Amino acid sequence: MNELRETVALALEKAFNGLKTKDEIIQLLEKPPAQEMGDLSLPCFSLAKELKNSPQQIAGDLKEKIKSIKGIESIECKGPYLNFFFETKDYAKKAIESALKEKEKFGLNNELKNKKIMVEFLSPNTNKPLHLGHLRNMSLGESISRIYEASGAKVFRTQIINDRGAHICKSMLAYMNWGKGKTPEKAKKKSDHFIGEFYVMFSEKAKENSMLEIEAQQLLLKWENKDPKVRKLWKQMNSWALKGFKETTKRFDVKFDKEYFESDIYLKGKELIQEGLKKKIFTEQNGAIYIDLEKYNLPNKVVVRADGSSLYITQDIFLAKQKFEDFNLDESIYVVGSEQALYFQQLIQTLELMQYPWAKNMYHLSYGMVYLPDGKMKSREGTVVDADDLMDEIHKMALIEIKKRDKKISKNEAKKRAEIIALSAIKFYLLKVDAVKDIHFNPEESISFEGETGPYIQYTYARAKSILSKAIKPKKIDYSALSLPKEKELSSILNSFQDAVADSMNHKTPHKLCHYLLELSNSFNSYYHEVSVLKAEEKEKNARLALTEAVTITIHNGLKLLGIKTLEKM
RNA sequence: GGGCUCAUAGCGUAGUCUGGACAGCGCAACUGGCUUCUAACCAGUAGGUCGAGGGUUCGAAUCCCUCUGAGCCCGCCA
Repeated sequence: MNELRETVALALEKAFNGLKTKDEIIQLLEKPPAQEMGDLSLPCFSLAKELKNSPQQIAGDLKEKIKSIKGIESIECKGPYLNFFFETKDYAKKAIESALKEKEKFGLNNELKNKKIMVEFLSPNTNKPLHLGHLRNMSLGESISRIYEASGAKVFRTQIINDRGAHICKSMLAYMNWGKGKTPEKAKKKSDHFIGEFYVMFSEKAKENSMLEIEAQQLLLKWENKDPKVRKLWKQMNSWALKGFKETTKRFDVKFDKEYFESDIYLKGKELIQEGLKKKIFTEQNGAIYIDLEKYNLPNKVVVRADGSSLYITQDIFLAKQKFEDFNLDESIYVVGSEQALYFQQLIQTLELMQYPWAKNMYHLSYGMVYLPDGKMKSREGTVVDADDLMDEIHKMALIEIKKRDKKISKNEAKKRAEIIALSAIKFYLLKVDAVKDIHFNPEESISFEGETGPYIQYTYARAKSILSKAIKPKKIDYSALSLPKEKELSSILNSFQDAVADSMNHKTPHKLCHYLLELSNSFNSYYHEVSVLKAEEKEKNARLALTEAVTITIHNGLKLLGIKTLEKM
């Protein structure tokens, strides 16, 4: 692709008689919007002024001057555009050979070679189970991690467990009052759901009894004073919550390299702020310490309370530094919802004023809210789409579809497939939209298996695999047997896979990769209907088998970067 | 009051950074295609003042300005 771009540019440089250099021409060349317009195009508008001629005329003159270019099948003028058509043979050869040779490495790049990057995501509170918003967060965090790895980076996945504070004490208090010593095992509940019920219970009872809020504050004090009884219960309840989270993240195929606990670090950071106070980075006012951010058009931020106690940002300052020191990072990414955008601006600006050189390498990967038909999800009111319930629900839907298609399938196999399909549907649904956009989730309509979905892409893969399983792998491939427009289109899409991966990495958004995979799948499915691979003449059959295999490799690699698994059969 | 973000067919969206050829795609509607490599598919019809107005440009969904609407945030909460 790039070689052809060069040869075309070189030929044009000649035709221009040195008026434009090769590099200037490369900048001008672009990919036409549609297949029938060719593979590369030179728009002649910008040349009109210098050459004092109409763009149409310039395109026509250039066409006359260029006889033939190696690897270019034909050159056409279409109005002000000069269009180049590549020879399918070489084009297809390049795409297919790279894919078959590089296999699971096809599409990867080295842009971030030797870079160490941390991605912080999920970061739950231990007083309630995970919900749909967490699933969006995890899908994004995991996918971005994989895309960075595909660009050669060493990625450290991390999360900060928010395991202390007033909200945690609320579920503890509810358990002390009404838990009757029950355990998740006895109640036959998933352990984090068990905890969540007490959090909801607290909110309900607190509406009628305002004393409960005060009691919760008192409980927090006891916790801070390390009251053994309180600490024991806290440990017990947190272990239940964490056990439940682990089950959910495992099911979602997410693992962390490092977990930071708020309870371990919430007192840290004060020394750093004291140092900063001496250097006059911070200011004291009425006992509290704050940072002046007015110059940066941001509200000022208190970093230590008047009573000397820490705030969330106190420990975040510490943790940001800790991360860079623990892992010698080149970049630190925080996958956190858009409602915290201002907070992160303040945090990063503060660290820059503290003169940490790495502060500029922090990035808040912000994503939009997830809404339900009746508004924002609120854990304390129980109006959420629970992560586990949603997975179960979609799993059941997938199971029904599988049994429709395969009546003899074993229970175990059906279950395995349903799980992979369900997760694919959920993840793709959450990833295919640009991260900045809010999602309005409608349980009845949102997640489907048809159209622009994960299962659609998995299905394309399974069909292609099914063809491959019915044929012997060809030894020699004659690429000139690939001459159909669809074959050229598919080759072109395969050739741009690496760009799609790099694009998703550079923009920190997997949705571009989702749309790439939809385009590839659509093209292959259309090809599938147009021609038969297995019934073709030997020469065509072999070439088409190779093309089909290249498609499977690309889909497999692409889905993997989204955290989605492929299936040989569907 | 201020800041950030978003606005593209009935609904959901891509394209906006980096201006370019009739604004793509999915769902829903309608039509056609399974004794033919898996119909979770494919092909087609219909559906668009790209929120409004101005500007820059040979050319604007894309860049600039103004306005409107929606969401989020502006705490010594997290």
